[in-house]
Amino acid sequence: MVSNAPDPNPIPEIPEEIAGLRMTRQRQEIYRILIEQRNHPTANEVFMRAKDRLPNISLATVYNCLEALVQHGIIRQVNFERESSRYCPNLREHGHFHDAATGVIHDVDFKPGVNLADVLDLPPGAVVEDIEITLRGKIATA
Amino acid sequence: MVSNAPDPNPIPEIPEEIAGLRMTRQRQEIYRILIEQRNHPTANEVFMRAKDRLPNISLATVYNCLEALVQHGIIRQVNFERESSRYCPNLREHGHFHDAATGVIHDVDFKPGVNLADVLDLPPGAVVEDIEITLRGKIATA
DNA sequence: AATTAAAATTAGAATAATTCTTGCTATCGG
DNA sequence: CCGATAGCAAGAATTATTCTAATTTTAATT
Repeated sequence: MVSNAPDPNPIPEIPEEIAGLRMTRQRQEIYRILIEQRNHPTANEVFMRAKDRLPNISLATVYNCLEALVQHGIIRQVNFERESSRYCPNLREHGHFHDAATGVIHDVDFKPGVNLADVLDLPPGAVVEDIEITLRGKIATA
Repeated sequence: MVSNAPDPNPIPEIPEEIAGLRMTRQRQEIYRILIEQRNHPTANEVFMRAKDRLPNISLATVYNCLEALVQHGIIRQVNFERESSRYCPNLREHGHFHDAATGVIHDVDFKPGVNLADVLDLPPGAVVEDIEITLRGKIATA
């Protein structure tokens, strides 16, 4: 049975241009792949999915597109240790919890009202431009 | 003029064994290098410094030793984006602030009494085993 | 002190993610 | 339409790291 409830994760129309970046066919598809399935894929995983719709796309192009999207603040690049980079269309400021047992990566929001400077003993004068918070652990199955 | 104040960062004697890890000559030197100059060197930087005292040491050994020290909880491995790993003998739970202008990496402590769960909206049941907090920015020169 | 087994080290080859280079193609402004 | 620019594809190159195989060191034991 198919629900007719609205899709909780609707995929918006992707405009011709985002944040000054020309959205070519390849960039559109790659962006679409990221918002369609938000499981933090690697470049290679994106490449494999992209080939369904763009059989001639090259891995270099996937890297180029991902980089362009990152540079324009349209997606974020996420790193765990020295593993392959992963990509995330969630632009809220957030961290990542990596479940070591399943490999699943969960987005982790900040609790409302939390301010970094309240929590961290930053060096005097520090102006933070970017934060990366990554947690590793497991999910206790009650 | 040479100060005769006590060294603010004295280098302790390095025992034969730490945390069950046999401290071979190479491991000792590598550990000493890290505590002597706490500027978060890469494996290759450690390698270059190590050659002063151990001219025959190989880069593979540096990697092996660093890994052994990390595995035994004697030092920590720190990653920024996809740059080379860096190594840090500070075992307090802390983050890192990377000054983009100078390249200097500052250790960043948590303010006392801060609890992760108060700050982050962790997935239910999450048991955090490891945290990595890295900040990038600059230091405002008043 | 010799003997043996295990662990550590070395040098260099191998790997893997990413970036670079080059030539081609598409797009945009005039 | 035309030239300029940006983007793309394919594969080579790069680089940090890991692996392999051979040798050396260490520790334990005789």
